[in-house]
Amino acid sequence: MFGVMNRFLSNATNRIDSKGRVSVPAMFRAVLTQRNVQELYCLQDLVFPAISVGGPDLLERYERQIAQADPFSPEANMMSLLVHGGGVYMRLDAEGRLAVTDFIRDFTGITTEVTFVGRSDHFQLWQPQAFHEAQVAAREGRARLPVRPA
Amino acid sequence: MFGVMNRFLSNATNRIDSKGRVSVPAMFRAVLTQRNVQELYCLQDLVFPAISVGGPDLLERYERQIAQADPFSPEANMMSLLVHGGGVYMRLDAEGRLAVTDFIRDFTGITTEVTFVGRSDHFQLWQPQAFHEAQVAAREGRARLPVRPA
DNA sequence: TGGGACCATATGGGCGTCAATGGGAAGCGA
DNA sequence: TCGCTTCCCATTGACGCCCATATGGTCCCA
Repeated sequence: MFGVMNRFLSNATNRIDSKGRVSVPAMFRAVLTQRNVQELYCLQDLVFPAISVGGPDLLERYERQIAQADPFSPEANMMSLLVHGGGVYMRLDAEGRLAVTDFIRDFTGITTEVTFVGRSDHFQLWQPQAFHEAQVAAREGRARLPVRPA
Repeated sequence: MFGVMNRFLSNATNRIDSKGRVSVPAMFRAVLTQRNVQELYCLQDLVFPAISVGGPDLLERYERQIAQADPFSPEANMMSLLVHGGGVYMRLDAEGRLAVTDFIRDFTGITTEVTFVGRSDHFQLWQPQAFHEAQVAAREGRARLPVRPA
């Protein structure tokens, strides 16, 4: 219906309750519904201390990337280790919440709050302060990146 | 209809009400209507303490830059973190107002008033005093400082 | 040319809906 | 039985939707 709303965008911080649950932002849940995603796949980000969450397409995208690389290269080996060995399936409850497991806490440093960060075709779970610092660093570092004219 | 009305020009300062809303200047709303923009995309300016607001084309311009990089590279990852994770969707209410969220307040320093600044293909939200100072600085020729080397 | 009707914008606030959150109770496996 | 998960329902606070008022300017007409 809306051409742009079908992607994961923006960020929001929600609290973890006493049972270790946290609500996925309604906007993100709407994207999941629209894409008919029912089972979520989680894996560690390759750069940041964040957990990437998406549908089966997220896994497939990483697998294609692995397949493109030399299968005996250290890079492909490490990616496979992270993607296949570090990946976890996850479901949302009836209210659209997910359980914050130790797998997530250990890798991200999340304790009481989760920042949900849109990444277009998937979203990520961050420790709020870590996200803020990564944003500042990315903004300052951008000047050194190769800028290509439009 | 009018050739001049199809871009964002000039600036205006409006008050934030008790519910945290502020009217987008009618002239800017007219441009949005003419461009058939219904959902707004907001992003932190890369140089100034201002929030850039535009239609989907504003987002797509940044995404084209990301698409040119290796999708699994740290550079693309950081760009996506800024553009997808740092951007937010926003809608105007029936009276043409937008909600000034903490996301906007924290980055701009806006408290009680918002200065809307036209930037041709998009417009920006500024803290009035900060905008005034940036204008003075620009007149004194210091506007060249933020320009990044090619 | 001055007064007043008229209009568009900006602003204020009521109210219903929904998302986020909290917690009880039932089901299940160890 | 005990701990953990799943299902269900209650609360509340924010936001969207609606209507009312203020304010300043323009246009018309006497």
